[in-house]
Amino acid sequence: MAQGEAGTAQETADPGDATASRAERKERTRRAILDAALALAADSNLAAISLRQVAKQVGVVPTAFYRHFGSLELLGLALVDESFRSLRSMLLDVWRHAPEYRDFIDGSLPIVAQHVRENRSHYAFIARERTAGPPRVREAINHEIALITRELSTDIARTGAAEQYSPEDIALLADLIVSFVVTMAERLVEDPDSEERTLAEARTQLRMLLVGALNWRSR
Amino acid sequence: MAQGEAGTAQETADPGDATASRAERKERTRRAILDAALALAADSNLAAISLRQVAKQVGVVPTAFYRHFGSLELLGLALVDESFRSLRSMLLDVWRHAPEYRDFIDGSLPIVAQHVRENRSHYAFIARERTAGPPRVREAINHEIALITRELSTDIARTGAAEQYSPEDIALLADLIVSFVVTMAERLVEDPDSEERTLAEARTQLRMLLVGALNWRSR
DNA sequence: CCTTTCAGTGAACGTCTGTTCACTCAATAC
DNA sequence: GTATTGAGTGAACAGACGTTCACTGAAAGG
Repeated sequence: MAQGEAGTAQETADPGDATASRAERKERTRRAILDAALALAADSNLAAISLRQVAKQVGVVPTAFYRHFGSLELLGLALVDESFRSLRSMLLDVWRHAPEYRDFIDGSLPIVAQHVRENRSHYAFIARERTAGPPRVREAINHEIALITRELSTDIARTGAAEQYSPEDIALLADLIVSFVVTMAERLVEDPDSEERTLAEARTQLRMLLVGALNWRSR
Repeated sequence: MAQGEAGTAQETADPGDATASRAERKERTRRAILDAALALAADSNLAAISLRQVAKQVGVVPTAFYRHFGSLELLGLALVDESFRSLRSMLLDVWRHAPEYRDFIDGSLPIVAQHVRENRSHYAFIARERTAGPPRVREAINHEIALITRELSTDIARTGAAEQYSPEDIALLADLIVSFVVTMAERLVEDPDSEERTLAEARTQLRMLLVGALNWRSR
């Protein structure tokens, strides 16, 4: 109330505050636009929100939007990029620490869950737009997921399972695991209150899956 | 061109054609509205289309919509109902014939794939709205999936695995299978041209999963 | 110090939105 | 044969939509 003039439902960029370079102020507005779109899309989805709603939420005039993004779709692609940049750095962390744990499930799942908890709106965005977003956004998300699956494949192969299993089977296993984790993440996003239960169940299910992998073609 | 006056992009209900009871004509328009919404939502999603677009596609005036549905959300719930009514009858068929097959995977997967192929727009609708639809629609879909999972649980238990595995583990296995099939259906919808490949991969993955189940807690 | 750059402004446009209301007129009910 | 019902009509509304354009004024560049 002091200076921000937080309107009816605004979350103003407030790039004022006197001292700030031009680039800083621009970046701050850009962030505000991304956050506003993320918040608005949370109640429906990207294709259902309007440029004007985003501008109003940010606290700028509609035309100002075009200084940052050419369209809502490009904004969506930026959000995909941002989401997966964060996700990938988390996965790097998981895979770097993985060998330390006797059971990599117990080591990895809580980290993933924590990341979902701390980046709920981004995960919700990805979960929605993966199936319902504009075609280019869907493509971008599926491509990112495919990349992650590929990385998991090579990581599984590195654990020494390379001679026992065919590359095709390893790829299928990696896909199975990634698909399952995607489903789990969707559930954590949809019902955050049941995180503990969801996680406990996922742990058991992932173990079932790995028991299958361990007994695969070794009978 | 003879009598239908099929406009620029209409798919007219055409409830004329002279002889037809009042109820029949109403039902025909209702169907046309459902189909129009299904077609329009295919290019984005339910929350992004408008009542007027649907009406124009059907070939009626916007206000006529209200004679059939109170809102687009209620139309969405009707589509969910319709989709799962068809899906459940297919599943009944699968489960009725399942015992005949030595390997129930090879018996069931093609039937599911065929059903997806023949009802692509409904499956696409469910896939999108499950994560991106209006809250009530999401709820309805997740509820239907939960019901199917429950039925699969009791079916697994009936196969005689009831003494070897705990009810909780059976439920988790059923959930794992249903989740996987949902993912597979999403892929069949997204990329129909790769059906054969998707199906072959899913077959192997489902086997991996079942190998896990068979070796579960029996070591 | 003067010039250029450019994030943000504000008016204006034509179009589309959901919803209301009183209406028509053929199929049904009695 | 008359009365009722109700699916579909068409005008009207207030507001939101994307996009254009010429603009302002402070920061950055020279």
